[in-house]
Amino acid sequence: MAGPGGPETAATSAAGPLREVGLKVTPPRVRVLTQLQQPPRRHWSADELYQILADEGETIGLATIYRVLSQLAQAGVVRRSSFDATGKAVYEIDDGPHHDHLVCVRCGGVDEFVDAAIEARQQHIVAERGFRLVEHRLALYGLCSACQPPSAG
Amino acid sequence: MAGPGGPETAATSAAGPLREVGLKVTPPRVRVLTQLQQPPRRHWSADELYQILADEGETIGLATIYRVLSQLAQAGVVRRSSFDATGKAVYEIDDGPHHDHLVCVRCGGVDEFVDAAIEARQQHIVAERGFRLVEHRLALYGLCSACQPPSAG
DNA sequence: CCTGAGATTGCGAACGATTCGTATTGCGTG
DNA sequence: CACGCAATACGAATCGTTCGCAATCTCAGG
Repeated sequence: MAGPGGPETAATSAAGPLREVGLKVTPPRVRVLTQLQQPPRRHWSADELYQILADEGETIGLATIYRVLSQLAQAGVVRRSSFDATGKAVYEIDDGPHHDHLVCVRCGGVDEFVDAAIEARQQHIVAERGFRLVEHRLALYGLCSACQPPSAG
Repeated sequence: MAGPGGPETAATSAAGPLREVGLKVTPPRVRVLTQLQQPPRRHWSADELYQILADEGETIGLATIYRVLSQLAQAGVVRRSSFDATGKAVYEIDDGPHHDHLVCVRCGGVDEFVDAAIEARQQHIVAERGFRLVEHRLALYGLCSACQPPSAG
């Protein structure tokens, strides 16, 4: 059931998506994508990926990471966001439905949510103005439950 | 009705808000704020402000513009946004109620809207998760009515 | 399996936006 | 009107990201 010819490894599960979007299967692309697929799924900055992949022994250029992420984003395999606080962009695997973000301004943690009502209102708003929606970006910034000051008496 | 003591000029209308938030009334601050108040109210990048204010004859440093904008943002007088496409931040006067943005990905135009239903859903979402909302940022990206291709027939 | 053409990589330099450091200048008080 | 501290202008520095180019690799074809 794992497909013809052999077992499915982390690397081959990265090769599939690459071929599907018409990108050659090269080591940097496989390594970046594999890292992004690795649970727990989270947001990675280019620099974090650079650090962690460099530690694996094989060399990889930071510029290459940016190039690969850019191509994957273009192909719809990953999603790029920029939670403004740090000034750096972060990337995550983009499968499943669209979701928005909840960012803790203190610990930097990022949570996700999906809200049909908000999506619907957005459609309504753009329709009202003859706007054609391409994408949207909603981020809620605040303090996550762990970072809130204990309730004062 | 213009207040005691004299006529209200563009400059004095900038001085008021500055004093109110505890900032000294200095030429750079007055000039930046005056420019932002000037109709038509729009979004300005630090660089645009630098260009336009430099043309007025008086010198002004770009670093000063950044500092002033930063202080005004901190004080709640202006609002900073970063419609990711260009990578540069833009600023606008922040009076009146909160609003979100509608950005045209083709012409770069920015429109604004307020939607009570979306704000309410956001409150609901954060409440559900024990999150304390500090601010939010919602931008809808697409094609404005002027930039849409004529409907193919 | 070997070969060639064109895509891809790694490296360091270049880039643009923003911030920092510092001597100088200006605002606002007494 | 004089003084003290804050604010300014200027250029250098920083940070994330992109560019230019020679070397390397992927994959189609034989």
